[in-house]
Amino acid sequence: MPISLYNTMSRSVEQFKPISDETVKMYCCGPTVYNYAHIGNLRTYIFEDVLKRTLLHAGYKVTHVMNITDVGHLTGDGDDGEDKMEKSARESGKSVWDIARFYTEAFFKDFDALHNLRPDITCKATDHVADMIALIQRLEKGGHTYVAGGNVYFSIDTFPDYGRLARLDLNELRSGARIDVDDNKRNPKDFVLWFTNSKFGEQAMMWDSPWGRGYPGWHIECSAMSMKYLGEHFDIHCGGIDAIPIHHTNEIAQSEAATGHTWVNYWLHGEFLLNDTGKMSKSSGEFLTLSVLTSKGYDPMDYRFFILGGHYRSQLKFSWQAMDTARTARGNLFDRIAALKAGAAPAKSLGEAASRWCASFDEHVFNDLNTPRGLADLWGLLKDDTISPAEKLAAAYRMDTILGLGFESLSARQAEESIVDDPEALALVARRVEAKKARDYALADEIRDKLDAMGYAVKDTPDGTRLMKKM
RNA sequence: GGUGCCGUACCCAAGCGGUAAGGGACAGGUCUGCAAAACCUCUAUGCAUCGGUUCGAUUCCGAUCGGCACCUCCA
Repeated sequence: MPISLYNTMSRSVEQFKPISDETVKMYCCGPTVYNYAHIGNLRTYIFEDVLKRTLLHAGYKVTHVMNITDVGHLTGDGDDGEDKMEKSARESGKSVWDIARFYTEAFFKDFDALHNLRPDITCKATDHVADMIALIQRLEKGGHTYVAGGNVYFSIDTFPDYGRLARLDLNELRSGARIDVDDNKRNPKDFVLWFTNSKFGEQAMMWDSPWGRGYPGWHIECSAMSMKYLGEHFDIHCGGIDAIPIHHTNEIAQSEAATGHTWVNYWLHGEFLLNDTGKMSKSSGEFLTLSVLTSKGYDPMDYRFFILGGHYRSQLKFSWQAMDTARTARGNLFDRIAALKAGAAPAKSLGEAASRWCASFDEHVFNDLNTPRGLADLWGLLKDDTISPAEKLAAAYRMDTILGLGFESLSARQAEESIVDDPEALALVARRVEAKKARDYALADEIRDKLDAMGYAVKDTPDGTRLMKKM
């Protein structure tokens, strides 16, 4: 079954055809590790993970590369802002290297908790400065650069196709450009490849280069590292939608100017997660991380389920109500799966009905990653009375290859419930059990009310009375 | 100013030319001493408004109204 993907370059859904029949080469823009990732950032990694899993499910091998930006991109407007890593280091009193290491670990903790498959290659910008320098030299040789004010710039006028991805109108840009503080630029859209002249003095991270001691520009690392690990022409490059007009536009310019040919075939971009006030941001507003969610009693899979419920190219509005909905639905789903696991082993092969649900699932997800529709197929499968538990389980596992909710490693819901160790509550439960045995239901109900007031819920199940803390 | 997106039931959210997926919530039911949980059933003659194209439009085109994002480190 063919996979169709929306390519930002053509602004249309295209049938995916890899360069090589076997291995799909995919590069994803990774985190800048100067702070925790917020759940909006994490949405994009889930989208990329679904993309990767879909390719794997379709039978491709995938080489997935992701960068870790541990050279601070700058904070301010234009090329003269303060280095983010520097700022973070200064504020916390740690070295920039410590900061980078700390947040890289924190990032992967969240990444793993969300069941994202690790990239095959994770590459740090600071390990590849030599590759960046080599690429800049190549551009220099091709006449695409100029030095001004101590910095090396990329001249977009040497690359006629500049701005195609973002559909920028260059004439428009030139006349309507904002006030540009950098007088060194020949064209306001030119960008820095190598800095030796920082407005903010000595940086902690500096390297020697043919142009003097300094540090790389913001975009060059992705070009240098992706080409190093995936070659000069590869299949997929993805990231957040905000990367289109500047970051990816500049990456394309410098990469294709260097090689003289097409760099990437498919450009995929994930939409933003919004909150009440608009987009989530590290620099303003509420800073929601995965650990904030888990501290409020949500499972990382609640968040993944929530994200899977919206299409990756649509803005999705975060709310606590939406998280509650996701938690309930995911809980119901896990209960069904757990019940199936308790009663049957997954079937070796699928019958017609189960196969039909799987085919429908594949069709929907292969069509530009329509996970909301895929989830509907999963529910349809689970509610289909004509299918045996063993087949349901096998089919659900198949779907989970893409959904990544972790059905195979899941245990029953009881295990997730917090264990009550309050002696007073436990004593009350014991008294209630006695009261029930004596058919004194008035007392039993009274005790239930009392426990309720204490924040506990009592459930009588076939296996006995259970007590749990209310959320 | 430029680029792009959205407005579908109480809420979230698919569908994008052939007569409205799914989840949550609500309600009813089965079960239960009662509850809870679970399971079953039900919930839009309708897809912002007004025109147009079409045998047929939620889906295409135009206008209007109302939201939003990106263009600045940002997923």
